[in-house]
Amino acid sequence: MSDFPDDMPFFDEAPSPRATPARAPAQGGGIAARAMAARQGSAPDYLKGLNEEQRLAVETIDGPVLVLAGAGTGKTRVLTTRIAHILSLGRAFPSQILAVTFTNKAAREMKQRVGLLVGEAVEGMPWLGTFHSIGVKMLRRHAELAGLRSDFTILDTDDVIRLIKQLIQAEGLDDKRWPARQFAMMIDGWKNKGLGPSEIPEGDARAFANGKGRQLYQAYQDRLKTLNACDFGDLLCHPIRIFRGNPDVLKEYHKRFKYILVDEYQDTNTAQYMWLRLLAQETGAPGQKNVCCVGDDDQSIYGWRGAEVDNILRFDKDFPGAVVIRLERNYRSTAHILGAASHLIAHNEGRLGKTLFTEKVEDDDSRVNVHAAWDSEEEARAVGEEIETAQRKGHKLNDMAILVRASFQMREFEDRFVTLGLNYRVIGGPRFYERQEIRDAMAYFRVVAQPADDLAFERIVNVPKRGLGEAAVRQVHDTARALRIPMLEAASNLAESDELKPKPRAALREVAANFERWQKALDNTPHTELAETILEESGYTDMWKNDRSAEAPGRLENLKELIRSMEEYESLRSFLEHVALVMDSEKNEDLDAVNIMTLHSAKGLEFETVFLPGWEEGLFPHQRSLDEGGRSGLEEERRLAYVGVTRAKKNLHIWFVSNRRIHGLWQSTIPSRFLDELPEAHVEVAEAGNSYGGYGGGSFAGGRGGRQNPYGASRFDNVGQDSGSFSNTYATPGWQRAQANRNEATDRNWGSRSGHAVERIGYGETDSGYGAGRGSVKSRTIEGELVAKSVSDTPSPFKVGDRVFHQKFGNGNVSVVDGNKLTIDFDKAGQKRVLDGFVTGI
DNA sequence: CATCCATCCGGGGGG
DNA sequence: CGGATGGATG
Repeated sequence: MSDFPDDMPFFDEAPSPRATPARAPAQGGGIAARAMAARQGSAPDYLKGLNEEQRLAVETIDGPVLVLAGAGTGKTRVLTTRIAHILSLGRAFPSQILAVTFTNKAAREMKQRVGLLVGEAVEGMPWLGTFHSIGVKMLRRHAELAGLRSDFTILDTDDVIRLIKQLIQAEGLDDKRWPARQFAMMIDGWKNKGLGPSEIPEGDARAFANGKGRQLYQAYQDRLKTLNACDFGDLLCHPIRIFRGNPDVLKEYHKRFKYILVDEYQDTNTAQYMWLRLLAQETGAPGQKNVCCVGDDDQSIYGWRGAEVDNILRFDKDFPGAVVIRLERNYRSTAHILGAASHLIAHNEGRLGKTLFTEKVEDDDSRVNVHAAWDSEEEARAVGEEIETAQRKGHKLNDMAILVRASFQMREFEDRFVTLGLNYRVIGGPRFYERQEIRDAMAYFRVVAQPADDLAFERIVNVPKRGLGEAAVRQVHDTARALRIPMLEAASNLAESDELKPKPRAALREVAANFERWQKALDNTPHTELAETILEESGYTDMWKNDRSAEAPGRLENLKELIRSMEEYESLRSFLEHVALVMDSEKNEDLDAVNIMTLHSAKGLEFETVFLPGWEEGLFPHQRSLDEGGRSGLEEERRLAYVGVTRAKKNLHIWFVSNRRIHGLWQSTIPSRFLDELPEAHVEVAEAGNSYGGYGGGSFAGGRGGRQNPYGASRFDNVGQDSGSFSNTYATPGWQRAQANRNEATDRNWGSRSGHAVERIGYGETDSGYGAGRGSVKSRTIEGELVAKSVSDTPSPFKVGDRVFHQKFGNGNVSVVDGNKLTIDFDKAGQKRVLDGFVTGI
């Protein structure tokens, strides 16, 4: 493995400026010309326009460097310019730079931007890609060292679950009691930590399948090997093991990569970290560690996926002598937005510490708007109105985004926008290649390209229906296992034997004959044509044509799209390779539409105007983050809030509602603690407008109950009483109504699962990192507040037939009592289910 | 093999 | 409450 076939020198000869014929320097066409300009003292133009810190980050190319790049500080620009700089100095060939990202999108963008800086030569950067695409590339080279052949297939999560299910059944275990999905997640978790079957903690091993966890994991790995397949985790774990067991192989890579760059370093998991450390031990020459990691600890939001913020926090210990460069000059947002973001994130403890600033301070910039709404419906209505108003003022819908914490929040906005006739797009829905029809089609192609791909075979052997029931498929399966041959071959054998009934036998014979024919056609038919033939002849397209469900036309359209996208690839095989790792649906930029997405998928994006709805305790921060993650869970939620706030360039609107329907029940909610953590100076509390008052503000204007907020003192508690210390915007009637409602909401929101009381943890303690004396959030104490009272063992004070009043729905009669859940026939609103705490007897 | 019903569960989702 | 899933049923 001493030579790398793709080692295509980017330059014709040695990478010295002299080697390339001189071009007109002013045109900025050639790298050589730029390099020459650099030598002559005047900075090459790609460095122009960088600020001091950015330039330092670009030019410090030797030795370990950590670039802490705050939101909107030009991170991608630094990365791409740094690559251009290395190339233009002639310090490395493009093929000697390892540049890793997390997503295909980021990789694509980086390729494109390097291309713009450097010329057409992006193809010369074979090692710019995602962790996984680079992992596959390495693994294909050394597959035999992992017990695989280099044409191994990559299984997606769906395949993995089906495979595990088979193994669980083969083990004689109850697959209901031990769900394959859950075990797949466990394996994923282990692989994120780089742990093989023999390395997993004893406790983990015992936790699943009556202590058979380890054995099952081992069986899974063995099965993958016989299938000549691997899962996503293996794409990194195998290379790690290969590097460790074969120092000569690792050495090849040490010699090869002169520079290593990593994007979004705060999102790396342990396996990625190990992989990186192995490679970064040496770059090019002994003792050289030219590794540059770029990231932002304040934007680490993937802990639940195995990311270790600790990796970035520890960088200078992993690489002694590392240069740490902070990018804090923000080019995206107004001073108000940055002020809000910085103040918010300062409440986190575990961070390296950065403060964003901007130089442009415009007088007419608006402050961050906080809005209260009665319920999520009104929230959607009001946001819709604001969007329409902005649109009338000439703003593009494309420049607006609604960023939600949980995807269920989207529906209400979609409904509203449909009624308004307002265009919207949802970003990050189900991914293209995860759709059923795409996976089915892919399974056909996989079997043709890789006859041993049993999982693919099993998936489509009876799709469309061919009368091959469970029994027939099992027989094929068993024969294949017994003879140690692929299922396709077994099917072909069985079709010739008389072990099956005539009907399945004929069906199998046809399937086997079809695949044989397609395989023969593989090398002498254009692959798109072959793909179409396969889908036609197999009856797959007909299946959807005959399906008169609403989705069928869309599915056919998707299949066409699949074939279209194949055209860009050389062969069926190269297409399959890419589709396993790449393939995402692209948004239609032509349409002017509001963007709706989760906060997670908003990372890296920016919009003129941003709406952040649902800032309520329990939803944001999400209760489960608090329950499972404690303090660090809360901090991750806060980082998520920070990500949301920093997406906005000019206008930011944060919303919270007083009532939200969770799991079908109306629950009263209280404003998110994150609202309290925003600095008053940059926030304005907006009057909620006419719709809010509609519920008779007078009805509870008198401060019902006057209950003390159990979560401790809040800025919101004192509105109207202590006007001196607060901006008078907090004294608006709408705010006070929200306030009154906030005090109403206490112990009965956000039920725990299965009716058990859940202790709220990770809240309060001290208000670390936040300047004392700011008063508003200082005095919280931990109280072990019970979030949810048990649902059914508290008898309800109401009985069937009682006449009651509900703040949202008005008067009604109780028709069913189920613990503290009431079904009420409201005079106006119809039948609803609500918790008894929200109604009063009349 | 298709359809119906019971049951479970509710968070973020790349490669 | 609503959807996704899986077993039972005609």
